[in-house]
Amino acid sequence: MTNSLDLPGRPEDIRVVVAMSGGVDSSVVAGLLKREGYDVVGMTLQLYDHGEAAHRKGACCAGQDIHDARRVAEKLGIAHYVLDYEERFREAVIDPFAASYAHGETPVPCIACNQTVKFADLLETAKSLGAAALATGHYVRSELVDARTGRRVLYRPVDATRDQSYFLFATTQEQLDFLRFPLGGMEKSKTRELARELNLAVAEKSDSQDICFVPQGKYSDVIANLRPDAAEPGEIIHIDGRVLGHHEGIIHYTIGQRRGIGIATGEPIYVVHLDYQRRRVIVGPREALATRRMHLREVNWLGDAPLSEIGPEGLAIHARVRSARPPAAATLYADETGVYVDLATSETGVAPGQACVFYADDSQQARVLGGGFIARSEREEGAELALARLTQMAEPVLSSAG
RNA sequence: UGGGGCGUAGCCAAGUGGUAAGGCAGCGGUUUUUGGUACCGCCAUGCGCUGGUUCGAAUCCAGCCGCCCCAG
Repeated sequence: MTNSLDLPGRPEDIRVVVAMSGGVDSSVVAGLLKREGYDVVGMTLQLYDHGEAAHRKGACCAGQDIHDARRVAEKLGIAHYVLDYEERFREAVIDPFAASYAHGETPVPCIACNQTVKFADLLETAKSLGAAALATGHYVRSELVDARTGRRVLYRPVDATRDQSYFLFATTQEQLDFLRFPLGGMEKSKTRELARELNLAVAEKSDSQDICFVPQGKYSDVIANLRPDAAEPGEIIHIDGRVLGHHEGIIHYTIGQRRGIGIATGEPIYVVHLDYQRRRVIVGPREALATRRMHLREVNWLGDAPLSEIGPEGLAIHARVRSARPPAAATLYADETGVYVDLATSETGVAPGQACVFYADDSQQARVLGGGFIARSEREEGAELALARLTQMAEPVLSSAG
């Protein structure tokens, strides 16, 4: 006999930890599981200081949100703990975030947070409390495929508009087997409805967005404090070699960015590359951004057969290089040179540090096959050659290079 | 101080008598549980300056100022 969490036994005898951020989603998860009779323990992580960021709408894991989580737990009559993970969060998420930008990459802190603080540290804490599972409010779905081993498979959620699978690609098989995502089969509107039904004070609370630990979306301030070296000025160079101007630090730029460059050439120009060693921002036309092949690192594979069994012809998949876009046709290769993905149609704004997530097909509830972090994005031949020339030469040409 | 050309927003630029296009940049917003993109909106009561002609002038005329080119 199994229950809604695919666990043997009666809910009353099963302890489950719910990661409560103080938002609607995780609050409803706690409420639902409690209603089903589980021995629910709510846990809220305090991840950063109680300063400005804590009071703004859309934040989580600090100040008001912790207070909200506590009130929900009280309302539901469940045990609730607030864990001080500030130091761990800084070391595992914020510092690497700054380091990544300092190296000209564009990190996804939400993925790092899930990978480390939530699905490693919090998960261990849950286990040590005797929990049989850790439930979260993520919109992603997992299904038990082998009752004997407890092996689960990851899918996109029912509500495609809330799909968070992009941020969860790095979840290991072991973590996946212990995790539960009760909202994966639910529309967001249903979640809010349930929140009202459960009389939760957070029912109408706005969704979180932007980077939680960055106040006002000014992430460059945060990085500049941690990595002053990354806030040093440098040159803005056109991919054809011309020096067009100067910038106040590469941390203000990401590949594919158009606004904020401040240079009028008559045509729109985009950031096409960041040369952190020379502190150069290389810009060019939109065409120079077109990317077909991405070389990946730290690949997490969630498929059935091992990655190494993919033949030289590659594996047909669908891939995502950003969270809010439908997965696009692609081919996955894994050989002695590493793991790389070829997109059927080129994408722009593909930055190192971002994630490339694999899906089995393009259906709304496709299986998630894992993914990897983008180490390098290959451009069309002309742009590749121009970039190679620029990043190899000692000094840029001062006037027009044609 | 011979000849020619040009001066319109931060940049480029259309407009040669009828009441200031467009692009880029900038600003604001929408979208978005990463960054970015995309999309929408705003952005010259004024056309180097001063007069004049005209019902009406960025457009025509005069003078002045400033830049560029050619020639000396």
